[in-house]
This record gives sequence, C-alpha cells and structure tokens, in this order.
Amino acid sequence: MEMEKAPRGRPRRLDKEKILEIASVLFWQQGYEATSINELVTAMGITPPSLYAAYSSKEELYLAAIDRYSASYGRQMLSGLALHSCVYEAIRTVLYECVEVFVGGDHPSGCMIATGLVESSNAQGALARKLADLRQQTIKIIADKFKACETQFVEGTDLPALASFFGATIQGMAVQARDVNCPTELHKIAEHSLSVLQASRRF
Amino acid sequence: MEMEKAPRGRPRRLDKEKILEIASVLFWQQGYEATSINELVTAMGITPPSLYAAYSSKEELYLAAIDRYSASYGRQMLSGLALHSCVYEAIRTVLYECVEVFVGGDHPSGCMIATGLVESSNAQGALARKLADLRQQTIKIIADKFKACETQFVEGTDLPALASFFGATIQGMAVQARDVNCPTELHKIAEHSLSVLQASRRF
DNA sequence: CCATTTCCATAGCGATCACTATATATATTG
DNA sequence: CAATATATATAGTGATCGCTATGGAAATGG
Repeated sequence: MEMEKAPRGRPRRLDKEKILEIASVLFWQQGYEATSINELVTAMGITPPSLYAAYSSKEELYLAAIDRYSASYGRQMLSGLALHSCVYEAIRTVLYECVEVFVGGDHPSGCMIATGLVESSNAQGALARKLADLRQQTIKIIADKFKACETQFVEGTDLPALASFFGATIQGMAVQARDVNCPTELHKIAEHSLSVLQASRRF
Repeated sequence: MEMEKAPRGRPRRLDKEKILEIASVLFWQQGYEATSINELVTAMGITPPSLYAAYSSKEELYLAAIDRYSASYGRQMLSGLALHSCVYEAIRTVLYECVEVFVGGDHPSGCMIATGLVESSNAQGALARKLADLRQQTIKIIADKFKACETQFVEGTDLPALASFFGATIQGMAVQARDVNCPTELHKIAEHSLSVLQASRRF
C-alpha cells in the first residue's frame, strides 16, 4: 500500500493528466498551429502560468498529447495485430478499430497522427517531421506483422508496399472521417481495402 | 484582334496571375493558416498594399489559389475520366496523374485539396467546409464516371462506395507524398488500389 | 510642360501570438 | 501561531498577426 503524502504547498487545481486530456481534444480538433494557448487555458479553466508550470512549452504539451494519443487510441487501433495470428483478421480488426476511433462519439473525428501537421509552416519543421515519422512507424509496424505472417501470402508479395497501401487507406479514412464522419462510409472503404489483402493471400 | 490600350496610371509590377502563382506555391507548401501575409508579399517582392489591391483579403487570395489549382492540376489529375471509356484505364490514368502531381518536381509535394484545411481552428470553419466540399465533389465526379460505365461492373456493385474508396486512396497518397515524396511508393499504392477495381469489373 | 490617375513604399493600426515577472493566495511543517 | 513552500491570478513582455491610412513615385492624357 502506497500512502500518498500530501505535498508541501498549495495543491494544483488540475493534474498533468487532466491538462493533457483537455489539450489532446483541442489539438485533435484543430491541430497544433490553430490551437492557441489562450484557447487551451480557457478550456482548462486555468491561467497560462499554471499551464506552463506543468508543460514548459506549447510544443512539449503537443508532444505529450501525441504520446497520450498513441498510448491510448493508437494502441487500440493496432491491437488487432497482436490479437490475431491470421493476417486478414488482424488487419480487418485494425481497420475497424480505426473507424471506431475516427468517428467516435465523445471526442473529435479523424486521427491526430494520420492528418497531423501535414500542412505546416517551416517554423514547425521539427514537429512536422516527428508526425511524419509516426505515420511511417505505423506502416512499419504493419509491415512487420506481414513479415511475421509471411507464409500466409502468395510467393513474392511485396509486403512493405502492401503495408504502405494500408497506411494510405488509414490516412484516407482519417480525412474522410473529418469530412463526412460516417462509420458506414468508412466501413465500406475498409472492406474494399481488405479485398486487396484477400487477393494476395494463399489458402 | 484585341488591341490592349495602355491604362491611365502607373502599371502594376505584378499581375494577378503572377501573384496567384506565387501564393499558390506557398499555400500548397504550408497551408492556409501557416502562411502569413508577410511571407506572401516577401516571396512576391511587393508590399501588403499592393497585394490587397489585387485580392481584398487573405481568404479571397486562398480561394483564388484553390481555383487556380483546381483548373490546372485538378483538371490534369481527373483528365483520365474523359479520356478513357474503359473505367479501369480511366481510374488508372487518374491515379498515375495524381502521382505525377503529388511528387512533381518544381512545386510542393502532396495535394492542396486532399489535405487542405483538414485541421483548422473554428475561425476558419467556412474555408474548411469549402475544402471538404471540394474533396467530396472529386469523389462525386468519380462516382458519376462509374455510373456512366455501369455496364462494365458486376451486377449490384456499390458504385458510390467504390468511388469513395478511390477518394480515400488519393487522399492517402497525398499524405504519403508529403512524408516520403517517392513516386515508386505511390505507384505501388495506386496499383493495389486498382486491383480492387479490377476485381469488381465484368469481362 | 502640367494635370490626372494609379500604384507603391513607409509606417503603423488594434488584435492576438507564445510566454513570463511579480505578487498574492493557499496549502503544509514545526 | 509562525515559517515555508508551492500554485495561483494579474498584468504585461516583445513579436507577429491580417490589414490599412497616408503621401510620394511613376505612368498616362492633354
């Protein structure tokens, strides 16, 4: 049993997790550059110094929000890869979890990573590169799953290319989730995409 | 023969078309919100009043840039639809023209429309809706082509769904063009996507 | 030449940007 | 009760945002 000793001074009104949760929603909805510190602190019910006591800069806050998103929604979306040994079931689960997240009810639509900082000023080059990296990492994870399931594919299938095709599918679904926000539409896209996988499997 | 009479006062240093061309490149590269008037006029070699003499606001300039993009690159990308009566050849041409534009040499990578204002503040809601509309229009145009080629599909094919699948493919390719900027990668995505169309054709 | 017309450059408008110095309020420890 | 430690709110930093008022420069017509 861990007994939490109350810290010395005046307690925070909001802990870092709560701050991050609110920031994530705003960044998810509006993106990095379009979300101002003013909007953030207003939504949090605090003032700029309190925010900066928790996160030393807007950039750091955004990076933490991305991490949080990866650890929760990102993990959820890719959970199918570890769950299913059948590569088709695995990818199908991934795509359907993506739909679940992209048009989810109590949070913004779309994907923080898939469409994050695709357009940005040169001043945000580092962040933009980080986001591009995360997108490529996702594709790499899918490619690794394909590699691990190599025997399920027809001989000579270009597995990295297939992975980047599903990366494109996910990114396209993320855009359309913003535009129409309809799970049925996205499910149809997912199914068409899955037929590509079906075609390159050996039975 | 139209004889251009020289107008009364001092002539413009830059005509509206030249201004638009430079603005398009910057908006294409950085997006609407991340591109400042200062950057624009500096790139144009003029000053703010000269820019505002040609376009009355940043928003109007952006809309004109989008129009210009639609009329040139957008038209180029969709040219295959009118060129080929075979729906497969038509879509294949579209996707390959998209690659041509998205990783083109003398301009920014990606697509102004496919990834334009996907993330934005509420203040730009009108522009964001306009861009979402343009994306949906593109899908509609593809769907119309499918409808016109109805006899080439197997009975009962969900043509609008197939069109939105290709819309997602194009949008995904636009994101990946920004991230890796490699035509070979995009061509592989296009070919995988085309196999979906191949599968739903009747011969 | 002068008068007229138009564009351009300088400078700056109020608003907002990310961020912070200062001082006060609120908690714990002794 | 101090004394201390921490978080808070007020207010404002210089910089940049989109945009514009003013006045002079550069072309025309007469």
